[in-house]
Amino acid sequence: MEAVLTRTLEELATSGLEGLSVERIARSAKVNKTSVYRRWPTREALVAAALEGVLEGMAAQVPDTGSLEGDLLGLLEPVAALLGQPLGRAVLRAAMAESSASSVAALAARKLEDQARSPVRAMIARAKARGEWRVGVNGQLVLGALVGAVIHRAMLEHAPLSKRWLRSLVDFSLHGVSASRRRLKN
Amino acid sequence: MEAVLTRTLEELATSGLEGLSVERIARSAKVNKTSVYRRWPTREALVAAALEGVLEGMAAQVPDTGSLEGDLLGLLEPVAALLGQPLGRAVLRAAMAESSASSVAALAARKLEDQARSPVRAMIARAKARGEWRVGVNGQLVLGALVGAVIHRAMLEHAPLSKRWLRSLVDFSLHGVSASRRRLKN
Amino acid sequence: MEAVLTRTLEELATSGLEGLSVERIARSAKVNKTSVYRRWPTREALVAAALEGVLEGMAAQVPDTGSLEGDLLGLLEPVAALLGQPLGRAVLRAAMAESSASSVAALAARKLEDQARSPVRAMIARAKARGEWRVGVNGQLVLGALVGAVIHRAMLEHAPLSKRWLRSLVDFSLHGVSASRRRLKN
Amino acid sequence: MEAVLTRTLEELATSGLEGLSVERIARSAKVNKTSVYRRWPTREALVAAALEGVLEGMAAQVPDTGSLEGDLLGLLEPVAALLGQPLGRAVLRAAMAESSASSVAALAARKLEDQARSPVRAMIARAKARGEWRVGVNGQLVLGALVGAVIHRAMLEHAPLSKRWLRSLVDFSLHGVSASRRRLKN
DNA sequence: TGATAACCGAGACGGTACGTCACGTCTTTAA
DNA sequence: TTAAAGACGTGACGTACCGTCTCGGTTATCA
Repeated sequence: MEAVLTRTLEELATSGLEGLSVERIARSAKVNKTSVYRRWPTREALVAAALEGVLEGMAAQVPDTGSLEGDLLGLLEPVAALLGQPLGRAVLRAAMAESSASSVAALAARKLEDQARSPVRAMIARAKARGEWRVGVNGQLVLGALVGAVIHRAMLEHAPLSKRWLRSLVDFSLHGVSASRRRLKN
Repeated sequence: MEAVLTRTLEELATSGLEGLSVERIARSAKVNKTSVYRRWPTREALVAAALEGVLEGMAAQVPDTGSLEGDLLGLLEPVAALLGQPLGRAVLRAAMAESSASSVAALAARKLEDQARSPVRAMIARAKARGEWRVGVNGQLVLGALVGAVIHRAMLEHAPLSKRWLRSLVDFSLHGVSASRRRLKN
Repeated sequence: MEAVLTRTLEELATSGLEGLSVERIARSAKVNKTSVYRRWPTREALVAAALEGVLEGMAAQVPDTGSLEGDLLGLLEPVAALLGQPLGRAVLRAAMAESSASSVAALAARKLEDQARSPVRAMIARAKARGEWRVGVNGQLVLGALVGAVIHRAMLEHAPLSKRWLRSLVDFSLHGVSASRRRLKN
Repeated sequence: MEAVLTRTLEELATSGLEGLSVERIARSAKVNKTSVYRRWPTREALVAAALEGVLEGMAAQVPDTGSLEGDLLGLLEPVAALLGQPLGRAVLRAAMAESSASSVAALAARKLEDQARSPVRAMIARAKARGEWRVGVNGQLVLGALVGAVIHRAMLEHAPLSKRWLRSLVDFSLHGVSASRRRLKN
């Protein structure tokens, strides 16, 4: 009976949120359409239920590596891994749907961001303690830029999210465009 | 007869790429469905044609303000303005569709990025000449991060893209998280 | 608990035998559907039970008015009154259902006709004794024609079953088309 | 494509008006459900269309046999033949549906009665000319009673509509219950 | 000028999917 | 242990679009 959720995830990965068909899911899960509608009255509810399990296992875990650079890499790698899969991209697309129409947006976005919140706060606090985080820099802004960069590369440039590229990204986020290490050392 | 394209843009803005219906467009443009299909055999072709005009007028123009900070702001403001509108968000969503399925992705992404390429190159060259661009920093990476940050804020955080926020973003991109301004001034 | 039967009669009157829904009846009687099915395994059984009470009270009572004309009028008036109400028409329709499908047909038809049998016999006997009933005329045929005439008028002509019309009908049944009173008096 | 109408008549005969399923008809006529709905937007319209042909061929033809008795027999025989078939009974049931809900009622009833009107008028005129029709007897009343009697026997008594029975019925309608032939012959 | 092509409106068709209602059967829970 | 509650497979409802097709009727172009 809950092969439905499995099939939903597959459809979500292959056809996207809009392309997904309740009728097709029900058929291929050998369950009656009306039974699906009984439990999950809307398409959104169905997708939300299917994602719940997946998102649960994604509890953002920011490792304490001893340096901001390492922490950021550890934070971004799961994100990159997620967007490296069709399902991950489909979830992101769903989360970007016009908000009113989609409670999936709410669910996915909130769930992910909420889970990330406190580990990220802790990470920033550690960085500040080590003097690696310049006073006045907004954490949300930085994280948004980093995640946004990954999204941009994965979904618009269609370029691979290699570890090398992630390192370059983190490096940029630490030092910016203008700041020269040489100058700093002087 | 080409009220069709206008209506297509409106549908795109209100219903998104997937929610848009050829039949509805034809009806509301007082044109026969078959006539629409004759000219634009697929939904993608129709949307692509409708977007062509819009994207044309968006020729990325990076103003030469004399500083990298100003140039970046001038570059991001139109992006922010675009994502501030439903149509702009719809176009972005279309551009993020699973590539194979959608020539709109190709069109929109290529068109926008292509138009931006040379002005951006020029901007970077100017910045390098002024010593504002650290050697070894990848321009594409930086731009991706900036645009990605805007996308993240507009489509996931649903937060306003104020000028103030854009300035913070540019500031972060220039100096990074770790670099201390004080030290730089030494 | 037996608001169910009340509701069934109402549904029967408004929606007819076929249009009546067990689920709706159960819901509006604030009873579980399965409880209804337990007691009355089929729709027919439910309707039959609901009608039982109603039909009981309809015991055909043919008054002894002293004349065949009066007796027939007294017999037809309740029939007309019945077919003047939606419920009565619905019952008649049920009784006319393709017999195999509907035990309601059996119930309603048998019940009504059975109840009528002996009073009608008595009425005919009285009429014969008074010389008002021509030898060789089949009572069942006459009664069928009279009731059939009322049915035809109520359900096909959609014309009112006024007392005046009933009197004309009885008059016709007594004297026929051809028989002239004048001639008789000669 | 119009096997649909054939199948509709069959379904009407076997399942009745309410039991008939558009989906089943479409399937067994090897036509798409939506195509059926396009042409005949409602179940009623479909049934009406299917009946049209049948009813056309039923143009009531009252033969001029030279006597009222013969004419009435000639009129009732087709009616009896119709109600002897499942389809005929189904049509009658449809015509008796609660009028508002069913344009089939309108169609069937009107069509049949309309077709009958003028031949019946002629028949009555002939009978009057021959002195077989008592002055003041309402033709509609008589016809209603005759047809009603047939309906009653076919649909409630479930008794056969033999020629013998029809003759008895006509005989009753001519002379009534009370009129004595003997007296008439005097 | 008169044939020919290109385009359009109109509308039917086979399909897939939608979301809903009711059916009657079946377990699972609670009085 | 009888009843309620509720889940389930099944079938049908009527509707929206999909993309394809054929049929006539205009225009415009070119011979």
